[in-house]
Amino acid sequence: MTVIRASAAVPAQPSPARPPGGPSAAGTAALHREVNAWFSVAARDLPWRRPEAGAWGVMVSEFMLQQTPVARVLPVYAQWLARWPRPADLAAEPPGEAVRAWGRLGYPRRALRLHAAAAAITERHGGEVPDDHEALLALPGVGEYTAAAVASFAHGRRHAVLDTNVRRVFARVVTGEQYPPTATTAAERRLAARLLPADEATAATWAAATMELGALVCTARSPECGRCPVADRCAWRLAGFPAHDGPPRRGQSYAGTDRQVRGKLLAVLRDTDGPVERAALEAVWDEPVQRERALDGLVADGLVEPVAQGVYRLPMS
DNA sequence: TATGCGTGGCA
DNA sequence: TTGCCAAGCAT
Repeated sequence: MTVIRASAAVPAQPSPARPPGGPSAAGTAALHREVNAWFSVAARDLPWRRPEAGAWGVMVSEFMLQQTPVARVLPVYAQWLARWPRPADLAAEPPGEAVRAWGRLGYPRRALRLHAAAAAITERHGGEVPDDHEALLALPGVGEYTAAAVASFAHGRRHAVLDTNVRRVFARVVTGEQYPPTATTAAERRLAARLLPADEATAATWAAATMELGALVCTARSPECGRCPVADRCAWRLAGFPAHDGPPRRGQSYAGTDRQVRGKLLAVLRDTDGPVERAALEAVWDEPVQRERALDGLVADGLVEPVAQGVYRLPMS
């Protein structure tokens, strides 16, 4: 009896070989062309995309856009750049001023980190935002995504920019799933690297274009495939839009959490010019144990500075 | 790797 | 009304 080996039953590998599920080299090139062409006519005119924004403007926008919608960032961004047009301008002021100017964007530790990043840029890079991915990554508040985004958008460098929009677009168009995994996987990074155009300028446009496609068309809740430049090759659509089958995507609760208490406490500090008495802080939350824990957390994070017994302020140093 | 960290709009 | 979602980072 003859045993047919599996390898004998399959046709010769196409050249070059590729992982299963992804487009061919020709398909990838078409993908680049179609998405980038769409971007050239559909891209929003956002202030940080204009030439006058510069690398600092791009960096400020990236900090503000971490987990925060564009519409809420726009006014704060404009005020920020008008007040602090260069990193050294921000670094020259107390960190508390950054926290105050951050307003209600949320996650105010980002303001602190942006201030610290401005100081590091001023000290270590002569006041110029670095164009090198590694140097960017070493800055406070700059992770893998932000480093790649600044290098790509501000300096035209070739990097895979893998944010939540891009991950969703790739999950649908290439992998055929409604949503990407909860946390970024090695497989996603490999895919992003493989899809990255070889040419630097094309890669930079591709990074912005795939993000924009996810933000405007291939949205989380209601994708508009009729407006999608690659709908005809989308694996998820071709598979009949199979629903997400993994564990439910847990949204973070907010009401009653320490996070909410921290927000209320910091709002008092932000909206007060100068030091604040304990009594003013105690007024925003009745439960004393949680209130104290939240306040201690803010102090530990450097968002609040005790100045005397029972007196607090935004950080001066 | 899972969790904590703000805020507000929308379905 | 409640839950989901919005260009993540640090630990």
